[in-house]
Amino acid sequence: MLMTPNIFVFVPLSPASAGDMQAYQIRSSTTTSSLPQTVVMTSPVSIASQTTKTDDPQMKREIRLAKQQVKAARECRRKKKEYVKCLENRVAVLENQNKTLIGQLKTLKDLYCVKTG
DNA sequence: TTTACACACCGTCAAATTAG
DNA sequence: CTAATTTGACGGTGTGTAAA
Repeated sequence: MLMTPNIFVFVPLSPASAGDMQAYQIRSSTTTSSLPQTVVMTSPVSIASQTTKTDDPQMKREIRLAKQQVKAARECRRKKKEYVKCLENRVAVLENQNKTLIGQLKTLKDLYCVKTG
């Protein structure tokens, strides 16, 4: 468990609020509106399997949970990728800022040397 | 062309966390 | 409390690439 805590929900803020990079606000995961998945694999292969699918509530539940799990894993990976991309962008921005600041420092140092030397 | 390797992506499981 | 959700870990698969 060396990754980020499980609380990140990236809420895109107004663009370019931190340089040219997309800023995100990290929030604790509030209720993600779970739209009910109405997709049911109705294969016309056999009536028997279809009736068991629709009639057995336990079966129904297991199928629903399995589908939700697959969907959740996909979403989790997508969020993680976005998070990593966000971090990489931030690294790039900070590296540029650092470069700029080092350049400014050098300029000021040179100016100081000219005046005093 | 074949082999070996790295990499990305996926589904699944299990544990932790959150919601009701 | 239970049910649902989130996420790390794992193993499997497909793809691109360099070396033999």
